[in-house]
Amino acid sequence: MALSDRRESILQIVIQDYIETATPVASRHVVERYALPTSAATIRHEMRLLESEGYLTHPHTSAGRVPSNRGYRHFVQSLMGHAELGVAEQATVRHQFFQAAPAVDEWAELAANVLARSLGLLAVVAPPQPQRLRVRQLELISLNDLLALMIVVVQEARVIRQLTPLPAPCPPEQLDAMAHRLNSDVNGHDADTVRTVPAADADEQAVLDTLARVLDRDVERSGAASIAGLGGVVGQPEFHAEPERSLQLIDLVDRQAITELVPSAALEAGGLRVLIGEDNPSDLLQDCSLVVAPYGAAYGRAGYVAIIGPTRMNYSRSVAAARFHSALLQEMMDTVYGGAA
Amino acid sequence: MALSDRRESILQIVIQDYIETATPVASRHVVERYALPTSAATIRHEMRLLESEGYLTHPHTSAGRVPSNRGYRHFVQSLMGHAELGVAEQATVRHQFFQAAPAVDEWAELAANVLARSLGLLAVVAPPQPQRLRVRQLELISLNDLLALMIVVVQEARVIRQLTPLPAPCPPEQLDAMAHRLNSDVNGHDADTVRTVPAADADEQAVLDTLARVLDRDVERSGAASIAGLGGVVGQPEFHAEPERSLQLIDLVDRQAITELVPSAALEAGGLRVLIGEDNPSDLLQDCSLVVAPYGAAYGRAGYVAIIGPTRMNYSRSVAAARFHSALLQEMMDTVYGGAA
DNA sequence: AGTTGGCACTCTCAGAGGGAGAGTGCCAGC
DNA sequence: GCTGGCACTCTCCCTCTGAGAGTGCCAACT
Repeated sequence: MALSDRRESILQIVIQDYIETATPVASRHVVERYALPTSAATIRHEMRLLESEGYLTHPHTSAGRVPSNRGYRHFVQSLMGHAELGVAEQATVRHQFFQAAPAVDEWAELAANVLARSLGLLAVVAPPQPQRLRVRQLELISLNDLLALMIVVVQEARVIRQLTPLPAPCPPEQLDAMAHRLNSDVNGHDADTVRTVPAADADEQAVLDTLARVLDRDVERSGAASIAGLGGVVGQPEFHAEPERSLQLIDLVDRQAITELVPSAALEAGGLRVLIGEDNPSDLLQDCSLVVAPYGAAYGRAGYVAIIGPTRMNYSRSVAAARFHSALLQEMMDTVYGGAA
Repeated sequence: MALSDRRESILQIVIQDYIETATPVASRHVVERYALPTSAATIRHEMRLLESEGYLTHPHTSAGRVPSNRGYRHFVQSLMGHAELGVAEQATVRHQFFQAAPAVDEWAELAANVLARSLGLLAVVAPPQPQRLRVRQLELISLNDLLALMIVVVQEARVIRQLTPLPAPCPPEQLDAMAHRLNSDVNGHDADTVRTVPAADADEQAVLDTLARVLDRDVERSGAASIAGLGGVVGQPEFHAEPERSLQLIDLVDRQAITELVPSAALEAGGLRVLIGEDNPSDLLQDCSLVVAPYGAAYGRAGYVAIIGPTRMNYSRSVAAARFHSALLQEMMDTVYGGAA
């Protein structure tokens, strides 16, 4: 059912006002603040209709209107338009990334921090996960005759450190020689191929086993997603009223479990998605909204930029920011790894 | 002023009871629960004296007694005794570490998680910081002719990834050759010495510059401290009542700023320390307590295990757990790096 | 038709009042 | 020095009340 123009703009006003003030918006408030050429009674009438169509709700009889999830959805799809980050803000963010660019490990963290700060919401940034890891360089550091620290540099520009016990005593020089020997055998290979490399002795076998295991395990791990903005989001008024909700969210972040709440469905779709309230597969986010923007799908399982906040979040800004950051990260990866992965 | 035996044991009972129940403890409650051979009136009398000496306080006239910070201090110093973790718990923790041991990067995180879970408090675990980093292996990965990914393995068993722009175009084979050449020049050297290595061309100079800078910067960074248990600590009753306090703490954790609140003085002393309330140099922890146990001082600036919670924390368990974990981490580092650093 | 002012109605919110309950402080007696 | 008893104080919770905010609806107007 299509809404009349006036009704649409009233809906838009109510939603924007509510997003800003976090208090139910009254008919009189609307006419006065937005200088509408109609009377409060008319607005009331329209609001009533909007409510009967499910776009607005009523906390109680004598309160103003509050958008329903359906209302938010309509807002995001039809009313909000295509928001972009302001030019000045884009420049600031680009500058920050430009300065941090050399430190590859810090990209995701920086993005999460910048997003969290500028939106006052929870930001989760997960780098893309390579489907398989191929060895580029194997380094063995002798800790003692029976223990070595293995450092594996993989082609996917990641580094892994892992202890390896050595069944037979192996002095440092011998270990160096082994590393040198193995390097040519494992170079460019993934876990499966490493398993087929023949070992000269028990120590080599142990090293190869550990290497294969490590390559597998590291692909498994969902990788270090960065989370920021918990302080901002629990400071939002919706959490003030219900401390248990804050606690749930805090616990989720504390245990790093939110990363699992970003539905993989959203990533496979490929584009930016907004999940409002019940759209969210997880029970724990039933009255939150989630904005997800995937990136870097060319480099394995896609990474993403996610914004999590109350359903009353500023969708326009959140979507613009998520889109900008995902594009920026994509761009940085392309510059650095140049689609060569 | 020394306390009579009876008064001491009453103080001890009040503190332990309050730690457990988080409610002011009444005279009658004490006699009944602990089956004392005296009447409530006598206990009241003693409590009054304990209060006049500053060990207890009174939220209001008709409430039971609550320990003051001075009371807690006395408890920690004289009453608590030397607590150890239970044998079963020690075994469990050791087992967890045994399984995780090969993954060097995860030690601190594991310790923080285990501590947080078992105490229900905030745990911060920071690895020791080497005073200087010496190159062990330099790896250059060509991303394109003008950009390389530098991977530095340092003797202090750490790995750094960093982008390096190349002023003059440099194809992959040439870059490999350069890495090979430079390796013998920089091996075993720290930032200062790296700066004195002569460069063959502009690209080498750029690489050396970046290398030196990176060695310096990484020593600077306080290193990745692991934080866990935020959910548990803000769930404590003292935070329920005052949401602003929770927010402050959440923000501190969110911005990773708590790591700066562990006073370096506590680390230099060398042993385990307990800071109660005002003992804490930071304003933000005025009504929290902090248990710090340093470790790994042999490997640079000491790392530490810290427990943060309300002053009403279980000092006995916290101290035992912090002591055990710091000793365990020390032991693991010694096994692995064998005092060779 | 759509719009408007008016008015009754409903519900929240903040503050006041009051009774129950919990503990202490003190005193007189043992 | 210990104890029972009792008055006193303070919190907590419940209820009540009045003010205020908004709506819903109706009758009148354009």
